[in-house]
Amino acid sequence: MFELDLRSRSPVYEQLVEKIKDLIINNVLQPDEQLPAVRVLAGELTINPNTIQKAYRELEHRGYIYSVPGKGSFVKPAVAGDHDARLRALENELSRIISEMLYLGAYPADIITRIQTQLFKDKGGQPHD
Amino acid sequence: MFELDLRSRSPVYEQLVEKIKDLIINNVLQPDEQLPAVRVLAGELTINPNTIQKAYRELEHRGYIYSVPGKGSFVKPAVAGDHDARLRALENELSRIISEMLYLGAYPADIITRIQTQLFKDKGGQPHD
Amino acid sequence: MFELDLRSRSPVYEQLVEKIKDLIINNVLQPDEQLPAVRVLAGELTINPNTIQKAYRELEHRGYIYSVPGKGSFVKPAVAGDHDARLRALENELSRIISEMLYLGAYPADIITRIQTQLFKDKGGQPHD
Amino acid sequence: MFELDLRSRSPVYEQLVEKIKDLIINNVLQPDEQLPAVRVLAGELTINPNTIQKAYRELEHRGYIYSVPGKGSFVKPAVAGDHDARLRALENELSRIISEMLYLGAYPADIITRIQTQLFKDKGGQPHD
DNA sequence: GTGGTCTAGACCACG
DNA sequence: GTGGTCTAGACCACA
Repeated sequence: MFELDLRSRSPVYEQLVEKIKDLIINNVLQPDEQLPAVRVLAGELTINPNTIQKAYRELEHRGYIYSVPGKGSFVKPAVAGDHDARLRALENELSRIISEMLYLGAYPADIITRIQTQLFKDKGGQPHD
Repeated sequence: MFELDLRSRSPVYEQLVEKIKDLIINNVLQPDEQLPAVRVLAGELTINPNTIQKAYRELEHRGYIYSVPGKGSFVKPAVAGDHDARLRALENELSRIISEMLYLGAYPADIITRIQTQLFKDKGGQPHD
Repeated sequence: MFELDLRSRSPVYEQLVEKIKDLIINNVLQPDEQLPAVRVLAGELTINPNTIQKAYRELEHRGYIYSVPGKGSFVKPAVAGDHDARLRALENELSRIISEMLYLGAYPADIITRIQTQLFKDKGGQPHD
Repeated sequence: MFELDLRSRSPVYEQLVEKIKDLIINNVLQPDEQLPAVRVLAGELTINPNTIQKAYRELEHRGYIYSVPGKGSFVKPAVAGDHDARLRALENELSRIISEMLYLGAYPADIITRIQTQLFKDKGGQPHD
């Protein structure tokens, strides 16, 4: 399911947060779908259950999942307007990245093309046959 | 010159790296321009010289500056093709961010507009020589 | 009758206790009125009867209802002086909440206004004896 | 400094969060004041450092403190408008509590008096001579 | 069986 | 010396 880099500078639980967030964002994990149980995922990744739980709790704090004790952890449906602060932060990141790409010699036309492609692809959704 | 947030959870040296990188990217620091001496900058920011050292070492490692022993540190001119790996990483980041913005409910048209504005602005931005 | 949030982290039985207590406090359920039978309520809410049982037991323990074996559960009429400990606890909670509201920047005048409005509204509400 | 109830239903770390929040709200802990080090507090309370850290992290998530790795944890100055959601939640709690106090026989006049007293007291601040 | 809490103890990065 | 991460392992409440 994942590939973790145990030697990375970024903590394992943080990597987990990012990986799972990506799966949610890209609709691999659907709203209200159940995430793997803490112990199960810990077993598969051969890391400590506490580390998984820390990641899940962080995802919950950030509004991407919800956990119900005794039942499991689930993907939280995105609510428009609920992540305004996060959106503003992402806009800043976007600007920073584009500045750096330009500095490193990327062509504006290429950047635009690349982005438009992605916007259309994501627009259509993935009605996974 | 800078404003550091000593309250931030991100390490001071890391903040320094980002700030200086931004100055370079935005051409505030010109190619081959000399960076402030470690001790001078440490004095101005009232932080430990070792922290500055670490930031400079990191910037050198990332290819944004070069050091001449006994003379100082200088901005490394960007060479096309020299940063391909970095560019690919940035493209990935870009994709990730756009996916997340879409997931959080941002409108594709708004994203495109925002990016085009920046591309034009940065293009025409610094006709400084 | 109720709306339970099965996604909430607070246990279902705890939500039940709060909802029923609210109905009693706001006189939707009158003194000595019979509560729905455990199995009936379980059927309506499509949850386990044991969970209803636990909620009823908790409400009895807290002095809001009484159970007659073989007949059912009933709303216990509030007796002045019977809930002194509970009242003191509520006063403490009240103080704590107001302190926090002030700390977070709420205006004292607004707080007073809000409370007076509620006191008058509730005062006129249930002239039931 | 604190009194913890290890036998309480509410988790130790949650009790810690509440106690410390109270100290901050009541200005016993001043803005930017350093909190006891994780290990120190753990020693004093004879509980595990991880439990303290969990409480500190929770307080950070809730916006009451900030932690700087390598330096310590500090009280975060309250910023108006930063806690709007929290304020709304507190208003609801307030209403709920007053409803219950009325149900249990409290006199509206007493409630108002009690609250006004607190509002004036807190207004004056405590210029800890 | 689920998430959650807590402990004991090791190790790391930062300044 | 500080906060932070991670592990191993025990125990609990909920449904």
